[in-house]
Amino acid sequence: MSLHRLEEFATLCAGSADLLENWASEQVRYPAGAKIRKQGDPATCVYFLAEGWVGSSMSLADGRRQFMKIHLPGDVLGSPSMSLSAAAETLEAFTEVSIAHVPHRVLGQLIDKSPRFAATFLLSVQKERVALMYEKAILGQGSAMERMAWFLLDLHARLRAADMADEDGFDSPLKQEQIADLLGMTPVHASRTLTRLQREGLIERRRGRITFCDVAALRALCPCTVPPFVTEPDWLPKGSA
Amino acid sequence: MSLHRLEEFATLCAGSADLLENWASEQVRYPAGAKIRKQGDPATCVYFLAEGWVGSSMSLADGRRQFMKIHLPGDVLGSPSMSLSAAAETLEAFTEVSIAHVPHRVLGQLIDKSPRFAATFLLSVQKERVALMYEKAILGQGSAMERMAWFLLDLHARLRAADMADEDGFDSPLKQEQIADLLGMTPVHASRTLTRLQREGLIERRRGRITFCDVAALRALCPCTVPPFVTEPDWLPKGSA
DNA sequence: CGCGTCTTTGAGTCGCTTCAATGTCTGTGG
DNA sequence: CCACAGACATTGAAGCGACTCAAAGACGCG
Repeated sequence: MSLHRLEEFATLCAGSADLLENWASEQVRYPAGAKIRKQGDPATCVYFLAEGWVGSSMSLADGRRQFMKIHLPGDVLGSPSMSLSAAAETLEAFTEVSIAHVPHRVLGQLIDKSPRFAATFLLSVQKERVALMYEKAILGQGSAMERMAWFLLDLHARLRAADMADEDGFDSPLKQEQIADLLGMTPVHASRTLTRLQREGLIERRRGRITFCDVAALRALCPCTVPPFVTEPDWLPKGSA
Repeated sequence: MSLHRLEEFATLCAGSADLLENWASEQVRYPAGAKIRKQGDPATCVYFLAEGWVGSSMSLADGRRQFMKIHLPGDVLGSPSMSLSAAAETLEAFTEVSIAHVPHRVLGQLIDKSPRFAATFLLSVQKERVALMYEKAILGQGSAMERMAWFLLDLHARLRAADMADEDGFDSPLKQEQIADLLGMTPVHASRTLTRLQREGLIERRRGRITFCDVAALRALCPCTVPPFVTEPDWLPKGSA
C-alpha cells in the first residue's frame, strides 16, 4: 500500500510516483498531543501522514475550537493553507504519529512535470471539499444524534479503508471533548448522545472501542450519503512524466 | 475585468487565458428560480458565472436544505463535483443569470497544456476549501447573531470585490428563507436576528438593501477573520503555454 | 384594490448548554 | 497490594437559545 492516498482517483506515472514515495519515506515522529503546525504559522509545506491519528482544527478568536477532520494514515494534511500566507488550521497529533514533510516547492515541480499528477492532486482536493460540504450540511441541519451517527459511520468507513478496523467496530484514541469539537456540541452533550445511542442498542462501548450493534439503525439516522467518487475520468491527462 | 476569477492568484499565460475567455464568452441565460444543475445529475462540466446571483445547495434525504455558497459573477461553479460520478450540489439561479458551460474535457486539456493553469486552478479550489472550513467552524461554533454578522460582512466584501456594492451596504435578491438555509437556522429566526441587528443599530434595511450603520460592532460580532491569500507563490510553475 | 408572497411578531416547547457533583478508569508510589 | 491522584466520563437540575405553530402585517404586482 502506498504511503499516501493520491492514487485513489488514478494511477500516477512512474516518475511522479517515485518522487512522491521518496519524499514520503523521510518521516518525522511526533508524540501524542504534539502540535505539528499551528494556525498562523507560515505555511511552507504539506504533510503526508504515515502512521497515527491527527486532528486538524481551527480556533475562533475567543478560543472556541472546531475540528475540521480526523486524519488517518495516507491522508495529505495542511494543503488548504497553500493558498494562504499563514496556516489556517492547527495540526495536532492524537496519538504518536509519523509524518513526512513535503515542501510546496516539490508539489510545484510535480505539477510542472506531470499534468497527470496535477489533475490527480486536484481531484483529491475536490474530494476533500465535497467532504467539507457534507459536513457543513450536517452541522447546519442535523441534530446531535444525526451528527454523532454520521461521525461514527464515516470514521468507521475511513478506518476500514485504511485497514484499521474490522467490520463491526473500531478502537479510537479520541476523547469526547474532541468528538464534541468536531460535531459542534459540548462534551457533556457528546457523552449524553453516545450514552443514548448505547441505551437504544445501536452501539456498545468498552475502553476506547466502539462496536456497532445495529448498523441499519445508525444509517437510518444519517441524513445523507456521499455519492461514489470517479476513478480515471476520461478527461484526465494521460501519463507521460 | 475577466469573465472568471481564476487569475486572482497569478496571471495566466496567454494561451490558456485566451482559451478560457473563448469558452467563457459563450453564455447561456437562465431566469430567476431556474435550476442550472440538480444534485444527482451527471457532472460533465463546470460553470463560469458571468452575471447574476446563484446559490449552490445540498439537500438531505428528508428535504432539509443547506446552501453552500452564494455565488457572484466571476465565480467558478460546480467544480467540486468533478470528483464525483453525480453532482453533489444543486445550482439555482437567484436572479436572472448568464452562465458559460465549460466541459471537464476542456479543463483536462488546459491542465495538460499549462502547468501554470493547473496550479492556479488548484489554488482557487484550495481557497474555496478554506472558505468552507471557516463556514464549518462558524456553523459549528457560532450563535445566530455571529453567523448573521459573518454572512453580512463576507457577502459585502465579495460584492465589493465584484464591484456590486458601495462601501456602506448592498442590495440583495436573497429571501430570508435562503439566508436561513445558508446559516443553518429557521427563516423565523433569521428574521428575528436581522430585526435585532437593526434594533441594536448595527444595520438598516429598506427593500432588498442592507446598510451597515456600525461596521465595527458587526466585525466585533464575527468570531474569526480569514487570513490573506497568497499571490504568485514562488513554487508556482512559470508560464509557457 | 385585492391577491400572493414574504416578513414580522407572539406564545409555548424542545434541544442543547451550563454548572456542579459524582463516578470510573489508569497509573503511581507507599 | 492497596491507597491515592488526576484525567476523563457520566448524571442531574436549571436556564437559555432556537424551533414550532399560528396569526397578523408589509410589500409588490396585476
